[in-house]
Amino acid sequence: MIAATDRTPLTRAFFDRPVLEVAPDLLGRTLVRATPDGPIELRLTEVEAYDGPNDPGSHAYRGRTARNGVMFGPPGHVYVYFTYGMWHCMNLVCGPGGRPSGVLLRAGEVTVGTELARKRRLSARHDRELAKGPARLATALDVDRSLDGTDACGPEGSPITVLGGTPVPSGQVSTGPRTGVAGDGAAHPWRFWISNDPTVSPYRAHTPRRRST
DNA sequence: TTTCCGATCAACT
DNA sequence: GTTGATCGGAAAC
Repeated sequence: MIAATDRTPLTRAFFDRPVLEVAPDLLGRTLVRATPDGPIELRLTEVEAYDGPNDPGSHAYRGRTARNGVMFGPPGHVYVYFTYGMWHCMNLVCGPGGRPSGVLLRAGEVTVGTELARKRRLSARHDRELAKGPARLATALDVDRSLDGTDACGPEGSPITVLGGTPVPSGQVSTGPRTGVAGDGAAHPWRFWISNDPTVSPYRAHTPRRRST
């Protein structure tokens, strides 16, 4: 049987928990992006946890900077960063108690506003590739640094909101090493995805870039 | 002030 | 499986 979709925004308390609890609990939730042309909605299918002070892979590991300041603020807000000179990636800040941790949104299934997402993702050959990967997800939803710090706890109609959606039973959640994280940070199985979901991005181990001679 | 390289994607072979 | 694109944060000098 299929559980009903909950359209109540997730509360601040939802995010004010250890990131390893929040991350798998975000799978199956509904992310709503209000654009000037209309809403785009996404069912979250893949996420990664980043646990600030303990985690060499986290942007917050070396302390607060102008870029990562939002991670040190209240939970339930959006942290957006720019990477590889051309892409944006989107995180949801978690708690508890101001601990600078966050969940990277890696992939999702576009359920509403598919046409709007396609316009921003012209190279996608299938709809399941619209948000298959963190930078693709941000591109499809028209997310950039101007949304850094946005409150994602509603009300609906705000630029970004996360609704209750349809939580995924733990039996349908897979875990594994994080993608593209170097060194000790790769050891933890802090990547979570919905088992056998076609919108989950392929795993790639971290590959050091070769120096030009 | 300079250098290095990244929580990536897409287009190649 | 490999490589180029292209910018900015932060460590190294």
